[in-house]
Amino acid sequence: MSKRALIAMSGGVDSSVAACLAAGQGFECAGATMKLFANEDIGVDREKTCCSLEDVEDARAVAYSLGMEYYVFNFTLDFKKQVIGKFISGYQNGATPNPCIDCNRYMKFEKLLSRASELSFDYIVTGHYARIEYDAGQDRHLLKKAADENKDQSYVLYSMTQPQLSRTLLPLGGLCKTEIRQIALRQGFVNAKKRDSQDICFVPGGDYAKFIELASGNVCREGDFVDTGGRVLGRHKGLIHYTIGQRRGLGLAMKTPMYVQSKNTEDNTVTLCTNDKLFSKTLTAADFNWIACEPPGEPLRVKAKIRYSHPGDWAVAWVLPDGKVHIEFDWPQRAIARGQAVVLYDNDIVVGGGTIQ
RNA sequence: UGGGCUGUCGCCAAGCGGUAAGGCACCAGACUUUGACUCUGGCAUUCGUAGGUUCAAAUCCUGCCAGCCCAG
Repeated sequence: MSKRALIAMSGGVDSSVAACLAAGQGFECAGATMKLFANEDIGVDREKTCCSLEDVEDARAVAYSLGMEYYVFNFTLDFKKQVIGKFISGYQNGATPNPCIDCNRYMKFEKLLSRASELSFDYIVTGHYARIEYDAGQDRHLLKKAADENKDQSYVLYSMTQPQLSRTLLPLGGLCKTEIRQIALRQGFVNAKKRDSQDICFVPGGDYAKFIELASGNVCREGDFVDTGGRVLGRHKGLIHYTIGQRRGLGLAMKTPMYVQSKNTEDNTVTLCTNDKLFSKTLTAADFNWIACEPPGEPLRVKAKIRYSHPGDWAVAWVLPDGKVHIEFDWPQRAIARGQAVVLYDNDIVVGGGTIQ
């Protein structure tokens, strides 16, 4: 009897093709879309957002065209608590959270996976560009970069545990985007030409600060822009509007471009500096998840990525007594931001990752 | 009230008789399953104002207005 796989279908091309490929590999498949929020809750009616009604219809159409059963799971409460809530509190605490990482962690690989178990599926399938391989020598499942390094999404999956990895299939890991589009076209999927998603899914317009104000009910407090010497340069719109390294939107005409160096919750100021002052060689990561090995006893030579689009750079990582991980880069990195994830790589293997403090 | 200086895009600022540099800011695209960064493009028919000189003025001259500084 063939194994059963539940496909996480967003309504986009990637997960649709993942469904198609999983079916082609002989799994007994069903599709499922996680309903993560109601459009009314995020202040839009029929925008093109992940998990909107339109996306559900696309996902359903693809699932049916592949002869699959199709489910919609209502995860709105969990999403609100574990993704949106963390996102809001993160910003309010002066950090720069990455909600996509939390969504993968809590929604796809906890909530959805356990729901799949309840429905006696053996695996879940997602449309992520990354690969999972079993290393018999170590008896470990390894998370690896996608073959198409430009589309690689292993960064946002760093929180995955061995049990999760062992029950997850990523059919797109060996393919590139153009191949995905071709498959979708050949299959005649309704979403074959649909635009790639972008922005935070629950903030379709991109104005996340407005979203936070609306959702939290707190209007953010204005404050002073100051330079590194403490001199007041102007007024800011509220801490949540800014992030480390940000240039646009400051509204200050100085001799040279100015960037956000730090956000200070104690006195509600935002410190500005020139670009060259934004670089730093070290960081500490908490809530660290080791995938490729146990927490090492000695310094580890790795390449570390400090944000989704960071190419990664050489660094040494070592575990601190409290389990946190200290990372020292060979060269200073620009705008290391608290709340973002740092992910360690050994070539294309994800060694582990954590949250920058 | 005398004397001096200054008035060019939202901010800073070139220009000094030959038909408005640049930077910052801003706006629009591109890139991007986070926030950012980055990249490309746009952004003063007009130089406080009213006249005058000149083939030609932001650039010279005069009046006026505004701001700053010094003196009293």
